[in-house]
Formats: sequence, structure tokens, C-alpha cells
Amino acid sequence: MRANYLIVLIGPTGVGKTSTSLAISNRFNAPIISADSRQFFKEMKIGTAAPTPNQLKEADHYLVGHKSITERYSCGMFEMDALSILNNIYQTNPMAMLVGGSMLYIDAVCSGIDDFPTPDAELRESLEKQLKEDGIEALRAQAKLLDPEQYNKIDLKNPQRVLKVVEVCLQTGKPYSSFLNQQKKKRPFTTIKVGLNRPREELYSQINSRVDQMIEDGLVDEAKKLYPYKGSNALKTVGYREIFEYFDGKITLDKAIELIKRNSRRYAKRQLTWWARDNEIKWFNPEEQENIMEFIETEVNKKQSP
RNA sequence: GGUGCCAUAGCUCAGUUGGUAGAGCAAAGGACUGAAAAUCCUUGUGUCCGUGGUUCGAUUCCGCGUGGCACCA
Repeated sequence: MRANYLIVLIGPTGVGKTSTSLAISNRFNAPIISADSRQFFKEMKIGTAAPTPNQLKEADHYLVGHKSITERYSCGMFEMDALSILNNIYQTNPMAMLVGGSMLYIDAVCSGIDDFPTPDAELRESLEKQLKEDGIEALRAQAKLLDPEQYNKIDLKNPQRVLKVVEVCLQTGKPYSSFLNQQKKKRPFTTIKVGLNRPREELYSQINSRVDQMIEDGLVDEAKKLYPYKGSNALKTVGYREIFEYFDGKITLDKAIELIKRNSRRYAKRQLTWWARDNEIKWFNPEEQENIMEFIETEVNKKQSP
């Protein structure tokens, strides 16, 4: 049986994944699947630094702008979409690439994620209301009752975590922990993980100037069109939230820009924290393109002839 | 040129009636199973401008120097 490969290209926001991905794609004839939880949405092009039409022409791309912000999308759905696309690609081509910055989504494709029911919108809403009115204490008490095992594991100060446990328990009648299986899923492909990073200072100044570029490219106009949907999950995102605050008169535009920069920097830091524990990743500076190519080639050869 | 004010964390500043110092922001570290560009936790990083003096002891008081700001010429 022929081996299939998935080149996984990751790195913090603004490090330069897109251009590196095009080079790798061309070199190894590997179609690109985006793993960017905000570039999925077709209305959010500028604020997510989505690949331009020209860049999209340079290689085959999947899962970029394939959803609307009015639709609900989750990392479980992404896992299924990505796997089915990969399955198609591997019919004719042993190489594919996963590129993005959404940590959980990438892990879902590489090692799988346990099956949870899709959340019920009404239940979510009522739990959110409860959280707002009665505070996190009330939800905590429910979580403790419904799933004591999970209650002991989660961060009790984090409302999203507590709410999720209660939600799953109420929706299914079974404890949240019963859905956890902790096992890595078997995948019909070998992953080659390439991480991109640069010195922190350099990364930050790149992030800052990319935000300025977004403003120049018309982020404010893009956000204006999306303002009516500002409650949607997709738009709870760096780059849009801050502009919405400006529209609401809460802050000045300059302040909004400053906050977008800061929040992007913090996001980059969170990404790096997540990946720090993944020792399958081989890290490179994006400038060392030839080294990256060599590394991928070696890995392919190594894994082909054990 | 003269007079006055200021000089403390990356930034804006507080403070020590003389016993080597603390806020906000920025930043750093961490967690993470369908909201994940989300959500949450932890942390003060310092030649207190330089130099001489007084003092057991000076970032603090005094002199001088340097830099900045303001006003007067």
C-alpha cells in the first residue's frame, strides 16, 4: 500500500504561513487545506488576512471562505470536512498540506477529537442566560452534581468550561466525562509537522504592521458591513470586536487599532504555548525555506523505507 | 544667558518624614476536547540620571554636572 503524507504547517499569526505554504505546495504538489477557524468565513477576508485571489490561484485550496458567518461551524465539523477532502486527494495524490493557526482544529485532524453531540442552540442560550443572571456559582453546582469526575478536572473559574460540562450532561443525559476516550485516532496518513517562528520582537513588529495594512486595505469598511451580525460567534474575533467597539462609540479608532495589535500579539503567544508541548513539531524560521524543503523530503524518504 | 520645575520598571507616573521601592498600561509564563482569533489562571521585570558632600546608612537632604520642559531676556 502506498503511503500518504500530510504536511502540517503551523505557526503563530503573522509569522508568514501563507507564502511558505504556497512554496511548499508547489514543490511537493500538495493541495492546501486551511486550518484557520476564521478564514473559513467568506465575509471576513481582510481582518483574517485570508489568502488573496492571486494566492488562491497559485495552489489548490480547500476550506477557505467556504462558510458564511451566519452558519455555525465547529472543530468537529471541520475534522470531518478535512478528513473527507483528504480522502479524495489521496485517491490520486500522496501529498497534502494542512496550514493554519487554529491549534485545536489542527489537533482534531492529526490525532482526532472525541465525539460530542452538536450543541443545541436553545439550551446554550438558556445556559448563557443563567450564567449571566445567577453567576458561575450556580453552573458550578450543577456541574458538580451532573458530573463530579469532570468537575474535579476542569478550571472552575472558566465559565466556558463549566458551561460546556453542564450543557453536554443536560443535552445527552450522560456525564460529560463519558464521552472522553483520550485515545489518539488512527489516521490513514503520516503527518510531517513543520512549525514557523521568529524572534519574538520580529514577530510582534510584523503583527503590528500587518494590522496597519489591514486598516489600509479597508478593515473598517469590511467590519461596517458585518456590524449587523456582531453577535455571531465567528465575529467574536480579534480585529472585528475592537472595530465594533469603535462603532459603538466606546473607544476611538486609534485605540481600536492599538487593541487589535495587542490582542493579536497575545493570540500569537497563546498559540506558541499550545504548540510548545507538541514535540513532533520541527521548528524553522520562515526565511530558511530550503531547510524546510529538505526536512520534508528527508521525512518522506525516511518514512517510505523503514 | 537668567529663573523655576522635572529626571524612579519598556511607557505614564506614585512613593520613601533618610533603612535599596509600587500602581496602571505594555510585557512574561501557563492551562485548554464542538465558542478555540474563544475562554481562563499566575507573575513586578529597577545602577531610583551622573558625580561629590552630610550621615552608621542617600533613590530620598545639600552642592555641582548632564538632559528635558516652562517662563523671562
